[in-house]
Amino acid sequence: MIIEIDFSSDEALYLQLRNQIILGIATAQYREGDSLPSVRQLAETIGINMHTVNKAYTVLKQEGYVKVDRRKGAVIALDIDRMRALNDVRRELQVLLAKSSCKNITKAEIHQLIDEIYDEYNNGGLG
Amino acid sequence: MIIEIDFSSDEALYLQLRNQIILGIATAQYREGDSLPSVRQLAETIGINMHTVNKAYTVLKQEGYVKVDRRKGAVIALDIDRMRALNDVRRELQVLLAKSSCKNITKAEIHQLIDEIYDEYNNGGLG
DNA sequence: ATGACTGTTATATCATAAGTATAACAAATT
DNA sequence: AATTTGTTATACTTATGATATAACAGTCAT
Repeated sequence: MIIEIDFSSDEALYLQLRNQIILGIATAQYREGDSLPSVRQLAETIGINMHTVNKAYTVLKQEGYVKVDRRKGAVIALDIDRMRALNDVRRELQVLLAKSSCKNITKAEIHQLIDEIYDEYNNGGLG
Repeated sequence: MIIEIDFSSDEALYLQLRNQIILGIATAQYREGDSLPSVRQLAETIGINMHTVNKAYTVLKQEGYVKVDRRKGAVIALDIDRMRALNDVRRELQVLLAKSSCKNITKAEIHQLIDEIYDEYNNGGLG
């Protein structure tokens, strides 16, 4: 999977990494049981420090996207804490919708935007 | 308007403040032309430093939610950069939907969640 | 068993950001 | 004249992000 890091972004490297991997899982570029690259390997590929990758993996583990196997490294393994996830999404959406509303983006446009994003990734994932 | 700060949150104080004010605007608790409390006054009310409030106001100004008037302080004044706003929302939604998908939250449930949030604030704002 | 590979842990260092604390300034209000 | 406004400057502490070496304990192939 191709991971793109924006070094000029204000978003932390390890969070960019985490988000890209979550996106990769959602679009089925990574599937349950797949191994992620080793921390050292991915760090070298991207050109960042090993610990930064390790931090991304640690966060992914804590948030229930991967489990760590001594043999296979970080392995995609989804832990579905549905209530927690729904609460998180709700809180994020609340702020997002407020911002949108202030910028005259309508509810209908949000719905449409969501459908568009789902359509974009439409062979493989996000569903 | 009641502003609630969570001092145990990992989210920066000035960002919590910013989000709450945006929420306040979206729900019409603040309306175009209204003045926000002065930085000193709000800081004292909440029990934080003046500069932290000032930072929140500065960000709100940069993001196009308020303008600053020497006489009236920070005044709600929405600058609609629609293209920019749409891009921002799209990028945020992309990650949010990926997370949701990984947690088995369906597209239909997202749509429903959005309608619920809009309904919650349904006399006064978010529309 | 040796060597190469995993994640993990421990220090250390540097840069930046967050938050606080005083203080002062110019513009406007009363 | 006194007060209040946002703004700016400086200084300090703390936390976080990122890097750099280094070592450790499992795992695996040869």
